[in-house]
Amino acid sequence: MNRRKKFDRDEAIAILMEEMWELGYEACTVNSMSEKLGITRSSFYNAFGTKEKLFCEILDIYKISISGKEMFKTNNYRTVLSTITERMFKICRYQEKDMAYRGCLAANSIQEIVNKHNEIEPVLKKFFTENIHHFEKILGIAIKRGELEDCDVRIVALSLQNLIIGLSEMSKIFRKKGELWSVCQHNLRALGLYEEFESD
Amino acid sequence: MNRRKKFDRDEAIAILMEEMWELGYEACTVNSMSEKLGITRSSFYNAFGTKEKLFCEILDIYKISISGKEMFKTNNYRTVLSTITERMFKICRYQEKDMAYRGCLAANSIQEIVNKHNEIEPVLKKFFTENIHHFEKILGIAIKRGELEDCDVRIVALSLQNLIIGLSEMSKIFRKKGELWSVCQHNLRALGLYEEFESD
DNA sequence: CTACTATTGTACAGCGCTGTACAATATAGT
DNA sequence: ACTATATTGTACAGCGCTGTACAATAGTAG
Repeated sequence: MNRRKKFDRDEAIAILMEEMWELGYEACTVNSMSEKLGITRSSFYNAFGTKEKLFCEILDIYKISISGKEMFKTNNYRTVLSTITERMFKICRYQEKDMAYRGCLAANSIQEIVNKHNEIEPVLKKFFTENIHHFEKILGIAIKRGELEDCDVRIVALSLQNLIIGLSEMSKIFRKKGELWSVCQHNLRALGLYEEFESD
Repeated sequence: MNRRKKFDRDEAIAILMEEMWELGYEACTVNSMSEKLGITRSSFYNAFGTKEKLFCEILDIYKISISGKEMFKTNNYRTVLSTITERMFKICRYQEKDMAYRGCLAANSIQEIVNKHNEIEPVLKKFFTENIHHFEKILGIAIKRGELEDCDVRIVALSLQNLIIGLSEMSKIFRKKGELWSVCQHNLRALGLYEEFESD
């Protein structure tokens, strides 16, 4: 019945995620994003509603993508600790290779959104809360398996999140090759979470 | 000869530091800052030159103030580690008490300035670089004194900076009383930097 | 081929910000 | 009191962003 859309919505969101990742929430205006997609603002409003709604969608996609679904995914064929170590290694390698020095999309958003955009602040907080819960879960598994000695998983999970957020910011300032991973490795060892893994 | 200034420049900078700390670099417009001071924009331009120059001044003041001059200041009457621990405790306590959840001014600025404002990016980087050097220095002293076993001070210094930046962001999201310090304490212990201190 | 309908493009009024130019004002020294 | 000079206030033109309203367009079903 109706006219077909000129652009692929999913593809558009992927593009805007990159944009918001690199430029930040505020710098991404409805104007600039529409321009980036080659559509007009009215099409943008029509497709995404508001910038806030778009951000929520982007955060969902982000969760699933780069540091998302497979983040610290555990299975029975390998240890939890080697999974954590490998995943952290990949995060460091990714951030070092990223010539745009974008860090972590969610971490970047903290400064711009918390205490500034009340509508989406809860969404961002939920992102981190869920992350923490996931960390707590796999750390619990590690303890059960005897890989990790008994400890307050909440504190260790928060420490891991703290490490990730810190590294995200650090990657923008200290750009000496390999240093990010050295710091990460040192911290993982200190936290008792380090274990060699088979790199690809 | 000339007319006296209507406002105290130093006092004004202190006010604007608070403002930039709470609202962030971008959100602080020349308009809003002038209004905050009760002066006109022309007076602002006259007094501070540009927003960029002002930021540099603010960062200098910040360095000296809250987490500045006395940050990890060592002396011969107490151990380096207890100094570090106490200072970190104070940072955590300060951030938890801060109802505006502002975190660290310098850490906040990373996201807004790096890759976006080339004129002041070096100033911000210098801030952190100097911090790291200072950490390296006192860690070196700790090793010399036998408080800390021999290690790569650069990596430990970066870890400490990483911890501080992480805590700054975490304080905006996780607001359960005492949790920030628990995480900090756990990390200091893990890094071998924790030592009891006499709290006031 | 016509009519319907959703998408897309254009236009507008309003807002806040910037930087500059110039006039008004206040004060200190003579 | 006058003058010099720096500070302060006013005004302007320009820019980009927002959100909405409405017209143009394109594709599908009958």
